[in-house]
Amino acid sequence: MPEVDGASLAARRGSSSRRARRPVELELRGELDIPVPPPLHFTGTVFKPSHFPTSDLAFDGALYLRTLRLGGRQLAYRLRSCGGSARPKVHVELYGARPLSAALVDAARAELTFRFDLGADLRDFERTCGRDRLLAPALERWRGMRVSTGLSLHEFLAVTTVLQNTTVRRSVQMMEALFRRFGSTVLVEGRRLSGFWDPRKLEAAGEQELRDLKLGYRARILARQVQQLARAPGLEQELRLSSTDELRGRLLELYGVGPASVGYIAFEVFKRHGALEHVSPWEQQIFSRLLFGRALASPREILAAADRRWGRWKMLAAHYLFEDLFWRHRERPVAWLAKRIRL
DNA sequence: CATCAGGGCCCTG
DNA sequence: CAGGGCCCTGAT
Repeated sequence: MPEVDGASLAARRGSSSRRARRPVELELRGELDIPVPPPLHFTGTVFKPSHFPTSDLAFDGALYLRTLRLGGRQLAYRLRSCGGSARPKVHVELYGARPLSAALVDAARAELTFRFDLGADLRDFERTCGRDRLLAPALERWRGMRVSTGLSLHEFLAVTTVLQNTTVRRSVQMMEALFRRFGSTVLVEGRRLSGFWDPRKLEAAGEQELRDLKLGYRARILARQVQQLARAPGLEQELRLSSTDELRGRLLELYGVGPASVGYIAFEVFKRHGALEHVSPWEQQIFSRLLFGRALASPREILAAADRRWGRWKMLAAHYLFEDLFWRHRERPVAWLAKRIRL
């Protein structure tokens, strides 16, 4: 079987793509262990079936491999679970084209610890929510699951932007078009993965070039966001230390970020475990089924119920329900869900 | 073939 | 604070 994928096709066509791209081979350059307060559910933490699939990540149950842009370098990493249930650890293998400085390895450790919420102590969550009848089965199956994203704020904003007002299928197309045009391709352990772009490249391109990728009105959003972020270096680090109110306010200042995106970003990027203030229509349908067993409850009802049941952990609790549902769906399709999330 | 809604947000009135 | 418009695509 001849291998046909985006990158090799582009390379073969040569002149028809803007830049023939040969994948850069990355090699193992460093390893580290991150201790995690127990419990840890490794698979539930690293892989989220509710997220749409993109080519910066490979996951097949045994292998978790993804790219990482850090310190101006294009890296990749593989995660494994180790250390047993009493003293869980995440083992990280770091890949790069060239050797890594000790400082870069330290930076990677700090980033991965934060991005996968590996410092979180979940005992209070279990105390608060463990008795909830609705949540208990999901909590039992996924005990130790954390909220996570492998993406930086900047990268995650691209995702929330391509998610807007469209179907998941098209979101995937837009994301891959961005990778092809602005990203890089790396080869790690025989796998071909996309790397995120240098924001300056996107900034230099401007709105029209983004429109050519069929991003529609989202082209303006990405173009303006990248400018705003360029003017605020260090914003992501700063916001990690901000109050959630401050965080919300600052995120809303970004062009194209509204209440729905703020919710996803506050929870997934900044690990605010209680960040559930907004229920979008597709989530409303799912919550209605899960919480009330009927087709449609009002967002107010849903938010009130979540607050009453789960308090300051309400978004993490909702996350357990959603991921549990999507995992079950992945294994054996759930008919009513399939109708709502079809590609 | 035409029409329309899809995992929002901005802007106007 | 409600609602029209926005880009594009696949489903109908």
